[in-house]
Amino acid sequence: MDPHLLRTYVTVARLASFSEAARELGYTQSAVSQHIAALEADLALPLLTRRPVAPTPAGERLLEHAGALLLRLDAARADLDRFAAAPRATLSVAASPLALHARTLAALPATGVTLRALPREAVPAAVATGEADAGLVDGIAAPSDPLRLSDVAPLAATGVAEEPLAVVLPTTHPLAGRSGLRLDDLVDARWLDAPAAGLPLDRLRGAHGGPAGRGFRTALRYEGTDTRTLAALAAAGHGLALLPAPVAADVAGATAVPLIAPRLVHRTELLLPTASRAEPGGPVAEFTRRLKS
Amino acid sequence: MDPHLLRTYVTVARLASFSEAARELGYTQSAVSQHIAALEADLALPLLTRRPVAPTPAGERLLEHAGALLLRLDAARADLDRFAAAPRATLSVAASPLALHARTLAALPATGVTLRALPREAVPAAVATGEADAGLVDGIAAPSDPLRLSDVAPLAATGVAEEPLAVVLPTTHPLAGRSGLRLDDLVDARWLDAPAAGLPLDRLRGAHGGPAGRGFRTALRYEGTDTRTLAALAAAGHGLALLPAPVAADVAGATAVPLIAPRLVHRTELLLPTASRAEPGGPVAEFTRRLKS
DNA sequence: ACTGCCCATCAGGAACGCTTATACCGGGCT
DNA sequence: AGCCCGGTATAAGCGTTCCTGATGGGCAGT
Repeated sequence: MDPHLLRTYVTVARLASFSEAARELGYTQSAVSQHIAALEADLALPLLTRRPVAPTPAGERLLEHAGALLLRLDAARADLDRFAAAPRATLSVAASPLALHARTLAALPATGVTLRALPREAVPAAVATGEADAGLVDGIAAPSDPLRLSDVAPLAATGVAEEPLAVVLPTTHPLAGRSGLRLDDLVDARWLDAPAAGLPLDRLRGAHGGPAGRGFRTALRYEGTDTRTLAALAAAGHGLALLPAPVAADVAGATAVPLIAPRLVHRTELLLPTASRAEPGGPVAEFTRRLKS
Repeated sequence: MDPHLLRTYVTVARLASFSEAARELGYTQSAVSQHIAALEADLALPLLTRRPVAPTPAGERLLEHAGALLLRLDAARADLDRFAAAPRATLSVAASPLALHARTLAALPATGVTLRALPREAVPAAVATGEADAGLVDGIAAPSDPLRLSDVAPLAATGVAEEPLAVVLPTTHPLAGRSGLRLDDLVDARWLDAPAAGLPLDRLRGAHGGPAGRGFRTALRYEGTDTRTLAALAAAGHGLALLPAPVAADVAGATAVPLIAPRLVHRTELLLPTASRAEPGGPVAEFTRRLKS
């Protein structure tokens, strides 16, 4: 299970073609064919069907492993490279959309910043692989509890902000007049499923009083990243949305009601590679200092 | 960063000797020397000091990465091997000591079981690498919240038991008469630090009302795995111990007082490799069924 | 049936990686 | 000081691996 073989395997699986993968990787088609054959021989399992080229069940599993493995390999290399790297004057920050709010934006240096918005789960990977110097992730957690982040590599996470959560309801909704909502009040509600723009609902699962396995019924799935659109959808009655209270309060044509039970908050964390012995006075150290003060 | 190179690197670092590592790996000393040289050239960093052989700071970091990487590689191979493997009649279970209680022990099949007690953090690795067919881990969590496990590989975790927590105090302790204790009552107390026999205290950190960074003051560190000894130490006044209530209640010469705030429980989870399409009627499926019923 | 596309296979040459042999370096002994 | 000894680095040689280029075979569309 040579990483090179894994790399060609994931490329072939992604492109669904040996020849395409060969072009992308700078190999000949023959080499790619041999790579796959070597992997299949090593594991004594068929990994891909040919014509059409698609992963077998075993191949699907290998894809998961290979992805994580290659990511971790990149992370290791990036981490070690930082040891030798010269101090940089610019700062590159990867952030999930809702991690960008007044508190974190105010801490960004005035110049030399590259800000990249990424889906929530891609932020740790970006920091680990060195694509970003620092990361900002948000999520739902119990008060003063750390977020559950996928540990692609050893990253240092520190909390930088916590805000209440609020449910966005159409003003005409029967519960819109409440001063606070319990999740139990909403077990029958339809939710908006917007992993990129909103908050991941599944974190709530099992945390409320009901049976742990109980999922959330979703009315509409929104795959964009725009919170304004999400709020508009909620206002239009396409489903309920869960947002940080400050964000939810700004929504026109809808009412934001704080979530009071279970006791959960919207939390933002700063992610740094543990190897970043952020040189004093450098942009990373400065950013960190301003976030913590 | 070939895994072979990483493997020899960690071996050299562990044995603090090129020659010893060569013997253990079945290479010549020359090959080992070349492996290390290749790694150092690739990363353009010195990884080891010679005479004595010890990792440099960069080398220390590489050790962390390499360990995780090799573990994940083993996990991947084991996972894929399970696809082709023939159904087995025996069941091998890896468990952390406190995960073994009436509820879980009752679910074990009558025959053909190998039970291996491991430190808490080694259980996921054992299941992932196929050393065990299933794992039982325990830990502290909020009620009906999953445990925070290191994700060496995709494992399926399901809760199988939750019990209250109790603090073990000497009968003469001023707080021994209480019917329940809050963690805040105990901020000044001395604790027993027994990661193998007891529960990891650091999970409590930040969860109680006080400042999040605040640690626990420990009086004595016990590195054994025997709960009875831990309890005896607590009874003898060497420090407080935190244990699952049913276990704590059995301690002679000491008093167990339930922990009522923060609301945390002792939770036990079953760990299965996601690839185990546990064939119906097989020992793994049987064990799972009896645990869930 | 023919043709185009794509994957598998084969043979040859370059590159890699291991071993054997030897040089080098530092510490301890006489 | 000189010598030996344990241990690492370097050099040369050789077997294996791995990639390329060429060729064969299967499937689909024309």
